[in-house]
Amino acid sequence: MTSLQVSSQYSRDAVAHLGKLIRIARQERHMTAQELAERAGISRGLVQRIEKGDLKCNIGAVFEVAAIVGICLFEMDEKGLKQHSHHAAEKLALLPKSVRKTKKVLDDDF
Amino acid sequence: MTSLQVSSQYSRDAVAHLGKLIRIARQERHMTAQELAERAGISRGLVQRIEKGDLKCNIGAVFEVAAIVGICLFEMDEKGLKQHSHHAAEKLALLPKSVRKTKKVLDDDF
DNA sequence: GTTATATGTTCTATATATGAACCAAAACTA
DNA sequence: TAGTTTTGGTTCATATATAGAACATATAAC
Repeated sequence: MTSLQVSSQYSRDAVAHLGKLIRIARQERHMTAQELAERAGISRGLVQRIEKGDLKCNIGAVFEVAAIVGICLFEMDEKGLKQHSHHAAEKLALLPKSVRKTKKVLDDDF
Repeated sequence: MTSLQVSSQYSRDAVAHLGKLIRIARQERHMTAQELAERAGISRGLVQRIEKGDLKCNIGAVFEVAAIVGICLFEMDEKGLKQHSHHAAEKLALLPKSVRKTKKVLDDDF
C-alpha cells in the first residue's frame, strides 16, 4: 500500500489556488475560520488545511466550504449545474458503455 | 465524532457533475478506468467512486484524474493558474490578517 | 454464437484523514 | 499599553477512506 500519491504540478496548483480563493472570500465576508467550519459541519483544523491547499481533504468538504463563501464551481448556478449535468448524462449515454482497445497491437507502425 | 457530514445540494451536484465530466472525458479518450487509475497513481475503485460523485474522495486524487483526462479546473491553463493565484495572494495581502467581529454584541436591536 | 475485456460490486486490512484539545504568536480593539 | 480574539502549529485517538483481491455481470470484438 503506502500510496505514492504522486500529483501533477497542475493539480497541486489548482488545489492551492482554490484554497486561496476560499480564504479571500471568507475574509471578505468577515467570517472566521471557526464560523465557516461550523457552517460546513467540519472542524476548524480542516478549514485551515483546505485553505492551505492540502491535497488530502475530502472533496465534499472543500466544495461545501467553497459554496458557503460564495465560490461557484464551474461558474454555474445550481439550476444550470443540474441542466449541464443532464446534458452530460445524455452525452454519456451516446458513448460506448465500456472502452475497448483496438486490439491491433501494432498497426500504426508502417 | 462520527461527522454528520451534511452537505448542500449544490456541492453534491457539483461533485456529481465533475464525476460525470471525468467519465465522459475518459471514455472519449478511449481510456479504461484501470489505465486512468494507474496514471493517477490510485486504485481503480477510487476512480469509480470519483466518477460516481463520491464526496469522500481526497481532492488531490479528483483533481489529478480530472487533469489527466483534460478537464481544466477553473478553466485556466497552468500558467494562468499560477498568475491568477499570484493575484489572489496579492489580494489576500491587502485584506486584514484576521477577521474580527464588530464586538458590538447587540446594537442592531433598536 | 464465443471469447476477451471492462465495469460493477462486494469484502478485508491498513494507512491516514479528521476532530479535539492544546499552546503560542499574531492581530485587532479599546 | 493591556486585553481579547483569531490564527497557526502542534500532538493524539479514532473513525474511515483507500488499496487490493475476488467475483459476477455487461459489453465489445471476433
